[in-house]
Amino acid sequence: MSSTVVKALMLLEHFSEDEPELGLSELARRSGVDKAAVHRMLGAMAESGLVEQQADSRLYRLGAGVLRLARVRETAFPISSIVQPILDTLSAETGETAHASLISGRALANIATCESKKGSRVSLIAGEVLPYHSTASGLAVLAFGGDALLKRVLSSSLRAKTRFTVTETSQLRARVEAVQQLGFSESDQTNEEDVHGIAAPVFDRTGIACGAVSVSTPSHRMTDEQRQLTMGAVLRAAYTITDGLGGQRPRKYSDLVTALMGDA
Amino acid sequence: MSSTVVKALMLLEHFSEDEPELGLSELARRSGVDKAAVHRMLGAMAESGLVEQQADSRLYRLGAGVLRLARVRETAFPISSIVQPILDTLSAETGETAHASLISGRALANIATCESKKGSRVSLIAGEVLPYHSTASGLAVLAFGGDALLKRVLSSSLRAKTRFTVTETSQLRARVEAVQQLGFSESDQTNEEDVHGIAAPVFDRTGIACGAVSVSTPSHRMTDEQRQLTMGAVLRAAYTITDGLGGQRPRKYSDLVTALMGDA
DNA sequence: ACCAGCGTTGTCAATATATCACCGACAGGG
DNA sequence: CCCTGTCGGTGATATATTGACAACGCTGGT
Repeated sequence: MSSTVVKALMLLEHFSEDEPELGLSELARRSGVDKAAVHRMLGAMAESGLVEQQADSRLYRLGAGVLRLARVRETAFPISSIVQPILDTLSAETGETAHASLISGRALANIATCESKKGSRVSLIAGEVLPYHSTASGLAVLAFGGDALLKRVLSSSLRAKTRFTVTETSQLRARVEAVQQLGFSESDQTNEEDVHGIAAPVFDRTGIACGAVSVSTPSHRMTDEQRQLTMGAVLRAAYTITDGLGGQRPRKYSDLVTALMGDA
Repeated sequence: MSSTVVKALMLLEHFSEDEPELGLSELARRSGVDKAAVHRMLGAMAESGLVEQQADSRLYRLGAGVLRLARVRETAFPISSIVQPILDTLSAETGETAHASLISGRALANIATCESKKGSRVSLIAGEVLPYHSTASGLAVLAFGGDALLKRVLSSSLRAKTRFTVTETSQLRARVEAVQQLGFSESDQTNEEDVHGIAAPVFDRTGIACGAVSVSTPSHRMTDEQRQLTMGAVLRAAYTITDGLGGQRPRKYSDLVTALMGDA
């Protein structure tokens, strides 16, 4: 529950594309951990190369070690390189921003994106963490990720990201059940203002959802026609990725979506 | 010295391209840590997405979190994408395998490679950890990485990787001083049998070496001519990368190598 | 049935940790 | 110039987390 290792690793969550370098006090404030503790944890992670400290500014940032680890993982399990071309196709088909995410601890990790070519588009922060309860991708995974995952998320606290975010356990359960009926998920402005998401689950070889593919559209641009188009494309992309990863769909899911996928 | 965080993160070192999935007992054996402790550490890292456990085989592997972190870092500081094309050129010029590495905690982390096109070539394990004392890249960084780094490494234990590895502190110091005189480093079979390395340091904007570029050649193929060619190409590549990263060479180094670089 | 190995859980003493206050340094304002 | 507010970093101590050992249930092979 409260091991120092998770506390240390939680610090890494605060580094983002927008703020890639953070000071000691800043990190302590955001994480709510004592400065001294943060200092020790950062020191430990620096020893392992997970973070590094700028010699002059004394700011901390993610270290070269994360690049190394990613290379090891990507060489052994080339997910990104499999997913990327499919996302490119998906984005081209729908004209909107597409992204894929995988289960990563207590949330989803965005691991690949393809931004829309349009001037007005949904722009994702690279490496963003996607909560289960407030994103279309999260709902898709929740619906097909097994009872253990669902129970864990339902019993956690659901933070409101916008005024549309579902924060009631019962409501979330209802939404998940709806997704289980439909075979894909849809969410409008529940994670970010003016962003509409449609997502479908990706399965591992045990038939459990391990991630999701999603298309994010500016809410005002989401017509019924676009919705129809996006839904089919997302389902097909998810289908292709599942196969590419050697995953296996549960029968009930296959039966659900084959009708919706359209001809491709 | 022995914080639990570093112990936990040390476990990650055991995952490699060759063995991307490891069991609990296996990890405990290799790290010399108790099974129960390893179990707890892995659990903690799994919560943060750094590792994930296969549902069926119960094996652990690096998780999607490392991909996310690498994306965040690479988006903010696009090192790999800057380095890769230069390595490609370097490999083409020399006909051998080129790679770049950065300081990552107590060792160097290989962050990009370009393998030789030849049938017989030096093949690097992706994401390998390179010791300072037994690799050409390590020597290059040691020579120009500042006194603090040098002192730390000299006072650590130097493990013999081959029968040619320098394990005596005094010998290592002599080799480092030689590199400081030369401006580049050379090592023959000190890290791996039949592998010859020539490396040059890459500098950050404070004028301290933060990494190295290297060309690895099969020892038997390393003639005087090839040596001359490789040396110039490596120095030029390191020069270009330093500039690309916004780094700054110390004057004494610039004076040293401008003569050696050849015309380019 | 047996054995050997696995992942996992429980216990309890020992140790590394969280918390607090403090330090010197730096920057801006009065 | 001092005063105040930061900053990053450093001890001291009570406490919670950890490490070690043993045992558990389980699986697969013999």
